Amino acid sequence: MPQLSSGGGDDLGANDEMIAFKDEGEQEEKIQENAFTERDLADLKSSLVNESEINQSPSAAAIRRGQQGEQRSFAEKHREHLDGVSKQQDGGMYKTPAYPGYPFLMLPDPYPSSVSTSSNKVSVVQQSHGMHPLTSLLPYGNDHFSPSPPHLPTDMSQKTGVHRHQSQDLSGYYSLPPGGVGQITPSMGWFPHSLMLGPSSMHPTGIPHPAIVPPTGKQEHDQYDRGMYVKQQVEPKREKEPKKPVIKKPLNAFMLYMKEMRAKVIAECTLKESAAINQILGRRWHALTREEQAKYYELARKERQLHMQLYPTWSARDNYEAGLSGVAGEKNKADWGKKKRRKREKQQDSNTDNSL
DNA sequence: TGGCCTTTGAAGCCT
DNA sequence: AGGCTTCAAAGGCCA
Repeated sequence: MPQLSSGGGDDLGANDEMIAFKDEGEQEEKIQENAFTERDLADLKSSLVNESEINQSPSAAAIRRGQQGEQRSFAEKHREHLDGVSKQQDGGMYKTPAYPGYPFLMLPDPYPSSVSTSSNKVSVVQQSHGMHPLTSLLPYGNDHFSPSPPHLPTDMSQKTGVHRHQSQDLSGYYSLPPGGVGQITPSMGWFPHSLMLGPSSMHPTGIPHPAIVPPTGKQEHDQYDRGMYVKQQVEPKREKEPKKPVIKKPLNAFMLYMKEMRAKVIAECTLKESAAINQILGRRWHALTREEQAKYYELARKERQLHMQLYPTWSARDNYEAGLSGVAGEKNKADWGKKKRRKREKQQDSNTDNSL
């Protein structure tokens, strides 16, 4: 989001991303669907089935792209709208937070089933995930969830190199004031183990953070449990070059939402394929109210801020050209080149499909 | 075994 | 500046 990275506007821009869904006729049907119904799931399932059938035709990809195009244009509208509204809302939300005490107070809230589902299935799945994704931010002190932490200027993150330092405030971020932890209700089955882990789970900075990823290529389910952001690269085969830990990108609002809701969707529809799940989650994301989405935008903003404080020198670029999880090296660069080429080719193919 | 799929959003790259 | 590309998570599927 431009406003997120354009000096000073960031944080506020995040919540400004909320959509006036009612402007979108398509969205109307979704508005009241906070509790995603089985009907929707069935619908999605059938649509997925249809899609798979369609996929057998050459135009399948084009159709899918068309659907994506719809969503893209919606997102763009969304952004446009928000650009217009942002100045209005700028700060307004924080001055009068829609969810005071958030995220702690929001926890019991919109997705109770995601937290305390009685279904065995759900609990198993959630255990596999380890914890509630939003817990990644739990290490924040409560004040850090206040709309505009007095000690943490919201524009701080925007001025890289100016304010991006590990200040003493960080201790405030990660220390666990008894009161703060105490406010976390026992109902939080996803309570972060990282908060209870010893230093072994700490990031080299001594600060646990959820964006640190484990060594395996695919992220382990309990990565957030470990409170680790850094991929440690301990593959035995490749011990020639001591790889520096890979710092993953902070999760955006939608990713945070996905992490939270995935288990619920899986439990509801018994689908397991992430591609299908993500389609559902994409729809549900659009069906969320502004307030609900705002939570995740705010969380994402906090994530980014925290990430920047933890890794002042990190850039998304680190994981960009390296291609393979940020591991630098000629081979990986070559792989990245191939990958890039493949994608371009694929897109060209799709373009030709469309033109036919 | 590793890439693909699929989603949205953030950020970097490129023109 | 604006458009395009990559990456972030996830796990089944397929070559």
